Amino acid sequence: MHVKESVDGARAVRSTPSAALKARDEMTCQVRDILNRVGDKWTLAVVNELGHGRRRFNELKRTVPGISQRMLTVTLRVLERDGLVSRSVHPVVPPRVDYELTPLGRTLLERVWGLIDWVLEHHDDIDEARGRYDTQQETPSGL
Amino acid sequence: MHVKESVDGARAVRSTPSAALKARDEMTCQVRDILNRVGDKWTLAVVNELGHGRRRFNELKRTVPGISQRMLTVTLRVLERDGLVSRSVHPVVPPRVDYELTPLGRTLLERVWGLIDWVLEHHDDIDEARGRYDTQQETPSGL
DNA sequence: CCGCATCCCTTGGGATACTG
DNA sequence: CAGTATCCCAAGGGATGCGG
Repeated sequence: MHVKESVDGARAVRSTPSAALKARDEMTCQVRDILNRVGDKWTLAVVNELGHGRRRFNELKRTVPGISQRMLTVTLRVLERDGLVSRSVHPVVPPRVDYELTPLGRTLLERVWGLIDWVLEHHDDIDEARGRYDTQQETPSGL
Repeated sequence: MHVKESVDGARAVRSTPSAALKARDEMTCQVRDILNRVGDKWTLAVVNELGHGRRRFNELKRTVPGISQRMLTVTLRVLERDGLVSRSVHPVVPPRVDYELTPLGRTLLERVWGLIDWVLEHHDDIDEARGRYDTQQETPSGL
């Protein structure tokens, strides 16, 4: 109920060509806030890995190869704070902590996969474009 | 033709529960590369603004409020290099340069809007989650 | 095993001044 | 108008060591 207006607003803007357009700009701040969450160096990889199922801390540390312990902790904390990941502590002798996507986190995963698909579809195009741009730049006229 | 395998691969991974799962991890590097492009501080706002139509440099500078001249230039260069934005120079007395989303850029815009919609749908949930988390943290047991 | 704290280096990005 | 170049600071993020 509380989100409904926002959603309708979004769809409205998308179809309205004039007035409410700058509403998108207003949103962009909120969106950037979330995008910075999603788009930072590790969130995507962690969310993606957790998309495979429940994982322990060191399991994640292993399956998300390049990540440092610190950044894994930080990333998980943020995700937990945002309600995208749930953390369950088992007070056993060697401490055991499981992380899992929440339902909210899984809806995000869908969108993440949408972006991933886009990247996979168009990564070649981007690579080509970069190649073209770079070769063009290194020969401006007749160097 | 050259992208087809990648796309099929993506869909395959999404439905396959075991072997090719780590392929996602491999992709994640490429994806992060693009996500860093999309997820940086200004790309989203600029792409979104260009989604409204062709824009001049200072037009963008005005309509993307907080952006500095430097970052607008940088962002546009990257987008141009990646083939997401086209740049047309009109060699007139006061120089005029127009920027516009390429078809490729517009396909990205669709995904960006997908994420924006997700954020608008769930931003309240995230805010609530943060509130809950923060109040929980400042009273661990009985401080 | 989990994860917090510290140190420190690298990068992002703002402000400003200058060119075509 | 549309940039480019320089400077400089603040945030991101890796390495390491300590504590529960």
